[in-house]
Amino acid sequence: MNLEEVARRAKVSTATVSRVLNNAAPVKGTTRARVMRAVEELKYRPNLHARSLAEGKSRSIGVIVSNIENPFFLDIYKAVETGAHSEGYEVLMANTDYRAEQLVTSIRLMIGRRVAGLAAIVSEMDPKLIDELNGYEIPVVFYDVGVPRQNITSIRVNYRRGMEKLTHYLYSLGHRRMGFVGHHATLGPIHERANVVLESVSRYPDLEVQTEADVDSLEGGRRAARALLSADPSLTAIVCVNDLMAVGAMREIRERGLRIPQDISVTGFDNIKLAQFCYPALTTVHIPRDQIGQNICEVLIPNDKTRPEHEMLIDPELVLRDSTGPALR
Amino acid sequence: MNLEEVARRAKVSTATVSRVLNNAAPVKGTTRARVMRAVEELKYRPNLHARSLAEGKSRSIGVIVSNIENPFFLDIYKAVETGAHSEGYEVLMANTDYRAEQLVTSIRLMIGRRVAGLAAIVSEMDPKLIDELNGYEIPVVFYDVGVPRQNITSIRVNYRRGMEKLTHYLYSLGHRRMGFVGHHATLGPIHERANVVLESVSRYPDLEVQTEADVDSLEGGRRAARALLSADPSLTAIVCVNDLMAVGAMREIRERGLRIPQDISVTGFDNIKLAQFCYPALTTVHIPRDQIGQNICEVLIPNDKTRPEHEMLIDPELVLRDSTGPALR
DNA sequence: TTGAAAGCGGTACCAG
DNA sequence: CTGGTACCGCTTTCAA
Repeated sequence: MNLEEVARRAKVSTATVSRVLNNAAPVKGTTRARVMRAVEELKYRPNLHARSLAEGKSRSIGVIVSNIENPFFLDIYKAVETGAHSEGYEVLMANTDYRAEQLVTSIRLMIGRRVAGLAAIVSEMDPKLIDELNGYEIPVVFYDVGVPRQNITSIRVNYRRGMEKLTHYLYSLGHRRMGFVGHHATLGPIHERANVVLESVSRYPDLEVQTEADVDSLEGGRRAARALLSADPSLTAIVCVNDLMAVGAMREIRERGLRIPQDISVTGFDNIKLAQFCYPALTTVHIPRDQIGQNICEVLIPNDKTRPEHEMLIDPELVLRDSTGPALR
Repeated sequence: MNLEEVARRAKVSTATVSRVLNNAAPVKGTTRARVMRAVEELKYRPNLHARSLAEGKSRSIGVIVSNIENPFFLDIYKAVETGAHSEGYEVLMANTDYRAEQLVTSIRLMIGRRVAGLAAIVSEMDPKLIDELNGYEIPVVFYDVGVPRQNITSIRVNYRRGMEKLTHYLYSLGHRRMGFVGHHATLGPIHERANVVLESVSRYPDLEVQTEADVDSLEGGRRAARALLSADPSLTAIVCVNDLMAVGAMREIRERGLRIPQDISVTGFDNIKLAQFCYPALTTVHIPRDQIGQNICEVLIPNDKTRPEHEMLIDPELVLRDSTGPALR
């Protein structure tokens, strides 16, 4: 079933059917009705590939994330979807699981689908990535990585500031032996979140920091905490790179019979919903995923009303809850 | 940049370029190399829409879920993705947020994209839905809803059995005043999960059950538990339609100063990862998302090796953890 | 207001 | 092994 069959049945040309379906031009009421009826009867569904091909573009944008199982990424995706739908766009999602190779593959897939715009919410900074994106004409948004260019917008969170707020807060509570739980993508020497924690060691001479990394998941957080506590049971605080891993870490801590925050404090990062629902509720840093998603849509979807920034920096806020307290040991 | 430009640059025909790119036919080594170089230099990326159009199909399958924020659905999606990728397929995801209207829209979108197969992991059973799917030629899998037909496979979980195990277990622990937390899609009189709980009232004459429903989320679970406990503070057990809502319910219970399971027992359903990481760890019923995802792939992706069933029924297992205990009040 | 026809960017068949 | 070319299904001038 294609346009032609519908046209034949409605006794009009394919051009007219197309016009009706896209109400792109004035069509007489009676013919329009005939066409609609034919469409109904035939259960005709336009071939979107053909449409995109003819139009030279697809009314969809691509979103690539590092780990869709982490609610942080999912929230951004959902926010983008909301914005996109309200503009009549669809969103195509791809997940890299932090693999640089998969990121390249995903970018090619999106380009191959001729998305109108592309958002890469990923940590896997890779030279290949730059090469790959360089020279495509579509608008691109990078989150937290890369530098702005002509067609590339960069949205960044000031992780440094966020982490500083956290470590400073813990230090002021008397914590002197801390652990840092990261995931593999935060191992790189350029990663802000891990860095800040490590650098604070030099700022506070009496502070000691251990580091451990595992995969970005509940289990990963748990294993990392286990490694940390096995190596040094005297830790009084564990700083986690994100909320998801923090929840995993808390599980391990409870398992060891330690109380949070009396025996040990835990912090997350992102302020996902789960941070309010876990026990104890997690002290964290808020990253406004809704706003980020909205910004992405403004940049990627052509819109006369808004003139998007070329770069934006978010200063995240500390959220104090029940997982942190004074160092008592 | 299209095939023709590449062809011109490599001084061959578009047919040859196509052959090289799909290594679909023998091509001399030197010409192949020339083509590859041209592709590189031009950074040529094939237009997937054109390809799908020419081939008459797309190497991708569609997955529609009710609520991607619920890890249950996400897990199935991920499992499908894994299976699909290993067969060289992409997967397109759509989320309905339990809206029947959105489901119809999503189905049309998938059909419009000419997916090779479609999986609907949704609870929104609707007459429109049947009409919509009836007559498309592609293979379709329904989860938990609808009846098998020629091209429609049905995967079902025996919720009844699962819920019976749960209520029986709670009853045997002495619970006589229970609450049921559902989400809006489980309100319908045909829904197995809610039904079993309600029906058990008649099987156990001394059992009382209250029902409450809210949206399928952590907050929804919390609000529903709040309503339940406000109406009847003497409840000794709260049975939740799924783990996500159970975690929300537990939050509310803690907030009221009640202990789990000493003061009140809580059960979930699905056995998502979070059920092991929340506090206390959740007693639940395991639904094998990996297996379901794998089955979906077997049904939707043409494969000579496996001959998929037309219908499958899963008998889910009880998972005892720390959120349930004897009724002490 | 409508129809005819030229693409859009590939694939695949048919010759050579 | 390679080139020419007829589609695939839809949009969009250009004419009528």
